[in-house]
Amino acid sequence: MATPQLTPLEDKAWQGFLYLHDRLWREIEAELEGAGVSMAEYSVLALLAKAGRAGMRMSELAQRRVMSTGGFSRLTDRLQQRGLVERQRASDDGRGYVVVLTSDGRSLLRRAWRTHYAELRRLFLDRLDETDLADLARIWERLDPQWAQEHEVG
Amino acid sequence: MATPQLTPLEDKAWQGFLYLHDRLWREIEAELEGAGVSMAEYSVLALLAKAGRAGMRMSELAQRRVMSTGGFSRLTDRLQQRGLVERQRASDDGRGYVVVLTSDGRSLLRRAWRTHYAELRRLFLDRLDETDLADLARIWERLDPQWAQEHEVG
DNA sequence: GTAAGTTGCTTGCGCAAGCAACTATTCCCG
DNA sequence: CGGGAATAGTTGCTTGCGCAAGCAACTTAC
Repeated sequence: MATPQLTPLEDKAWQGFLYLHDRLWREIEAELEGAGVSMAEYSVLALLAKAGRAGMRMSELAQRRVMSTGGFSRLTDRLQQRGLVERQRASDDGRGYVVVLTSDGRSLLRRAWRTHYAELRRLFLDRLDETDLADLARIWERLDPQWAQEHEVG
Repeated sequence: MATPQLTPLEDKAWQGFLYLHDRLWREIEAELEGAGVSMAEYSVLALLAKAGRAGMRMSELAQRRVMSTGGFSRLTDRLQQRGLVERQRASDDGRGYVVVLTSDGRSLLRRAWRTHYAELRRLFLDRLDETDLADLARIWERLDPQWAQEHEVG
C-alpha cells in the first residue's frame, strides 16, 4: 500500500498552523516577560477575570488551558504564592477548589494586558481583516463544535 | 485611559487558535507515542525526509521548529542516540553540522507517518473543506509573508 | 597576518509540565 | 444506610526546553 500524501494545500494549512502558533506564542511571551507573567499564567489570569467573583474550578481551568491537573496544580501554586490568586474550597463539593483573582492579580493583569494587547494587534489583528477573523472562527467551530458552543456569543 | 477590548470575533479567532492548537497537538502526540516519537521529534524527521540526502543545518531546523538552538541540540542528541539521524560536519563551514536522516530514521518515520496521517485526517482534514484550507493558507500568508514565501508551492 | 567581533553549536543549570501514585470527598447502587 | 467506584486535587519523579556562558571556526578591518 502506498503511503498517502498530503496535498500541498493541506500541508500548508497544517504546517502554517503549527508554525504560526509557536512563533506568535513565543513573541508574545517574550514581551510579557516584562510584565512578569508567562503566557500560561497570563491566560489563567485572563480566564479568572472573565469569571469574576465566582471564580472557576481548578479542573475547568486545567481543561481550558489544555494541561494536566498536576501541572495546573503547580501553576496555581505559583500564582497563589505571588498573591495573584486565591484557592477557595468549593461550597458544593468538599473535594474541589474555586480559584479567584485577588485585587493584586487584577491589577497585574491590567498591566500585562496592555503589553499583550499591543503584541496581539501587531502580530495578529492588524494583519487580518474581518473576513479573515470570521473564517478563523468558522474553522475553529468545525474543528471543535463543543468548544465553539461554550464560546457562543450568547 | 480606558483599556482597549477585543471584539467577540477577535477574541474567538484568537482563543480558538490557541486552544485548538494545543488540543490537536496533544491528541496527535498521544497517538504518536505508540510509534515512539514525540511531535517535536516527528516534525524534525519529517523535515529531514523532505531535505533528502542533502540534509539540513542544525540552525535552520531549530528555526523552523521554533525552538532555541540549545534545545534543538539536545533533541538532535536524542535522535542521533537512537540512530535515527546523523550529524555531518558542514563542508562549507567548519563550525556547523548538517543533519541527515538515516535509513532507520526513514523507516521509523514511515511507520509514524501512518499514525500521524490518520490523526490528522480525523481531527483536522476531515472536518474542513477546500475553502477552509485555502482560507487558512491565506491567513498564514498574511501573518507571516516570509514564511509563506519559503513554503511557496514553487 | 593578526586583533576584534560574529556565528554555529554545545553544555550547566533551572524551571515548568506530564505521568502515576496517593489522599480526601462524593456518588452510586444494593 | 454501607461499601466500592469515581472524581478533585496534590505530590514525587522524570523529562524536555530555554537561557546564558563557553568554545571553536569564520569574517572584517587594519
